[in-house]
Amino acid sequence: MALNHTDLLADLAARGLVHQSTDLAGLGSWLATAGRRIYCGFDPTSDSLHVGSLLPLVLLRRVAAAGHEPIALLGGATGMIGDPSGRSEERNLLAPEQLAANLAGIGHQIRTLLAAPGPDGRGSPGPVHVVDNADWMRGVGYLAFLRDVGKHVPLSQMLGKDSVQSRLERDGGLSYTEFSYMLLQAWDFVHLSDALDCRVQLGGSDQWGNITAGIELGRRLRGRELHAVTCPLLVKSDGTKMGKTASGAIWLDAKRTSPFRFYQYWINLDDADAGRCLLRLTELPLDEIHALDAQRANDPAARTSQKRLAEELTRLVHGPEGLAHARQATEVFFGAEVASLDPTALDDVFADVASHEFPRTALDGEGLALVEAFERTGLAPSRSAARRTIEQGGGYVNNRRVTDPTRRLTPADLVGGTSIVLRSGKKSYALARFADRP
RNA sequence: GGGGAGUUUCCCGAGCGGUCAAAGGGGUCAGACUGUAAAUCUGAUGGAUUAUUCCUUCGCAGGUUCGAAUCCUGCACUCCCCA
Repeated sequence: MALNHTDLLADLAARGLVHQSTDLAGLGSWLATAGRRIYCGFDPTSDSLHVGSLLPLVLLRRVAAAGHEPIALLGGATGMIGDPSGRSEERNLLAPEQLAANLAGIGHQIRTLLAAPGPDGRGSPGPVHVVDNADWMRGVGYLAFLRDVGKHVPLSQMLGKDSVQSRLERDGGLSYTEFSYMLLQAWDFVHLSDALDCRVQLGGSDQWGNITAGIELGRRLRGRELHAVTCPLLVKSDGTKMGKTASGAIWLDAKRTSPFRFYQYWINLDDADAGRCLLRLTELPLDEIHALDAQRANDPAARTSQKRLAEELTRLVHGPEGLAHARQATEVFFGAEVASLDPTALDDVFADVASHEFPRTALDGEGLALVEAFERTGLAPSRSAARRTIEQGGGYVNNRRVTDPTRRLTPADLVGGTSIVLRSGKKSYALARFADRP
């Protein structure tokens, strides 16, 4: 699929990924040469990225697919400061050890994701750069920075940025430190244009102010023309952020969000959001996405869009093994019988799920009260709550509904000899394990 | 410094001596309907037991009462107005 490198802008536009940009004609002519370098920054605010960062990452993959060279910039230096953009309050400074751990974590994720094969099974077509701005900021002294960079940035311009304005209007204001953030990011852009001849910075729409600060600095300092392309923030049709759930964010790290739960997030996506996600987050060709749109309109019950979306994204983030695991777990959770599973399959499928060890003797005699098992496995916050869900028909043992709140678990309920599968409602599972020795 | 308003169960917000575990809304959790969607409807929503009942909760600490989230005193915090 020899992608034509000139397609990048058209591809982004067709997928609704361009929110604002600098002069399109100038941008287009610079991109007319293959192998151009384009960068996007990532904040090391956590040791894992979450679904919200998927969009810029996929953006960089599109850069590569279009025959250019993506640069992922890790904010090892800027992470010391904190970006005030889009924030309503002053950030807490990260501890240096935390910052180092975060950089290591997201650096690894970014490298993995940029190298992951696309839907055609092929890996990244060209070189991929991952840089850390601490590498060039570390040695820069305060006085030198003020003279070399700060001198060329008018205060009026800095004060005019939305991110600064909105914060000044608030009681908390913002500190000089955060105010200075944009200078660092501006310098990053100029530095990358020096070192790697990178002329375009990508980012979310909230980054416009920071990016244009860099463009301005590049013009004053080097007389160089730099460009910006920002993408719209990915939000759901109800206005909430993509990737946020009642139980927290959906992370890209399998240890924080298992491949199964990641897969399930996309499977459960509203119809209203499915099309936009296919377009913006997947690398499926446009005609295939249009076909999925048509299917969704004609036969929404088939949920082909959500399935495809979940497949594509789970494979991208967790690889073919992660996807296989998620699918297998899905089959069991939303299929009928649990009783036929052997112990190893059980362990594998329910690896994601909360579990609790009971002494085997708990099943002796009268057996173990189901409400207690619900509470101890964390399926219900209290016995009363467990009782309520059972009374209301939301309690299951080995996928069979139980309506008697006084039900007790006995050895007859064991699956695979050691476990009992508990379920609350449609989607919450827990495993009660019964070890031989107490 | 002076004057006023407030602090209620996850959140917002009623309650102003007993009938208050505390209205209503939101959220959350179940159920129905569906498509593991949305919308809608139903139920539940401090804990332990459920037939009853018991325990803990209305900023904090005392007090008055047979009895207080509701009255009094002190303390803490928040907001508004005047200096």
